[in-house]
Amino acid sequence: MDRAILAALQRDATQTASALSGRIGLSQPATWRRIKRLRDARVLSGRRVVLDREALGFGVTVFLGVKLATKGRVSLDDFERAVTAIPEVQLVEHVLGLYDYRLRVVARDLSDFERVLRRRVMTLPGVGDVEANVLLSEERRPGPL
Amino acid sequence: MDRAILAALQRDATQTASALSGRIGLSQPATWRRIKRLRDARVLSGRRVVLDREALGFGVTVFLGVKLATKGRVSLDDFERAVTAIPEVQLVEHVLGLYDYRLRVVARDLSDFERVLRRRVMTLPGVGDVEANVLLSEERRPGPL
DNA sequence: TATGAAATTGACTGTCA
DNA sequence: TGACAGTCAATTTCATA
Repeated sequence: MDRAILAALQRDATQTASALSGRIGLSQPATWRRIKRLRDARVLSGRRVVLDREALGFGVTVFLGVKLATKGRVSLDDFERAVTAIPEVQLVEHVLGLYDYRLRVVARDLSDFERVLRRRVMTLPGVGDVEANVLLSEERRPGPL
Repeated sequence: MDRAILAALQRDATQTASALSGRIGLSQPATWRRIKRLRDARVLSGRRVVLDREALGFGVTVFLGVKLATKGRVSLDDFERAVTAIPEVQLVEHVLGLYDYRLRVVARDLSDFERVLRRRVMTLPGVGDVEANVLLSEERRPGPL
C-alpha cells in the first residue's frame, strides 16, 4: 500500500491526501498517516519545486565530466569548495570511474557557457581533463519501486 | 522579489504562502498571487517528491554514457523506446558530445547493477560504447537565479 | 476579509498473535 | 490483552476569490 502511495506521488506530487485516499481505497486520515510515516522515516525525504530554466532565460544545460590532476584529500576538498561557489553549477556529483566529478551547468546561451567554462571551470584548483556534453532533451522515469 | 520567492521555494518547497510572506515582507495574499503568477507563467513548472533511494533498498546509483553504433532517426527512436522500458533507469538524457545518451540507473547493489547492465543495457538496440561512473555523493546547488 | 478545502488531531472500533 | 491500523467527527490551517 505504501508503494502505491509513493508511485502515485511520484506521478503527481501536487495531489492531496484526500485525492490519494480515494484512489487507493483508504480513508483520508489513514492515507495521511501513511504519508506522514513515510516522511518521518525519511523515505519521502522532501519536496522540490521544478523551475523552467528556459522561462528564466537559461537555455543551455551542459554536463561536464572533470578529471582532477591531483587527488589528495586536500585536492578534493579544495575542488568541492571552489566548485560549489560557481552559481551556474546546479549539481556536483562525486563519482568513481573515468571522471572524478560530474557537474551540471546551466547558462543563458552558448557564449555565456563559454564564459563560465573559461573563467570559472578551467580555473578550478586541480582541474585536469574536462569533457562536455550539451543537453538536448531529457526524460524522467518513475524508477523502480 | 519574484527571485526571492523562487530561491526560498527551492530551499524548501513545503513552506506555505504565509510563511513565505513573513520572510520576504509582503502580505500573505500578495505573496500567494505572485506564486500563482509564476505557476501560470510555467516558471514554476511543477513539484516533485524526493525519495530516499537508500531507505528503499537501492544503494547504488550509476551514470552511464552511451554511444550508439548506428545513428539514423529510427535508431534514436528505437533506443529511446527500449531504454525507457527499463525500470531501473531513472533519467534519460539525449546529449551532444562524446556520448549520445546519458542514463541514470539505480540498483540494489553492485551485483544487481551488473544484472541490469548485462541483461538490459548491453542488449539495447544500436548500443555501441558504454562508459560508467558510480555515484559516491552529490550536492544540489540553488543554481543561478 | 470571508469561504471552502485540506491537513491535523482525538476518540473509538476491529483484528491479530 | 496489547499493538496496530483503520474510520468518523471535530478542529485548525491554508489556499483562494
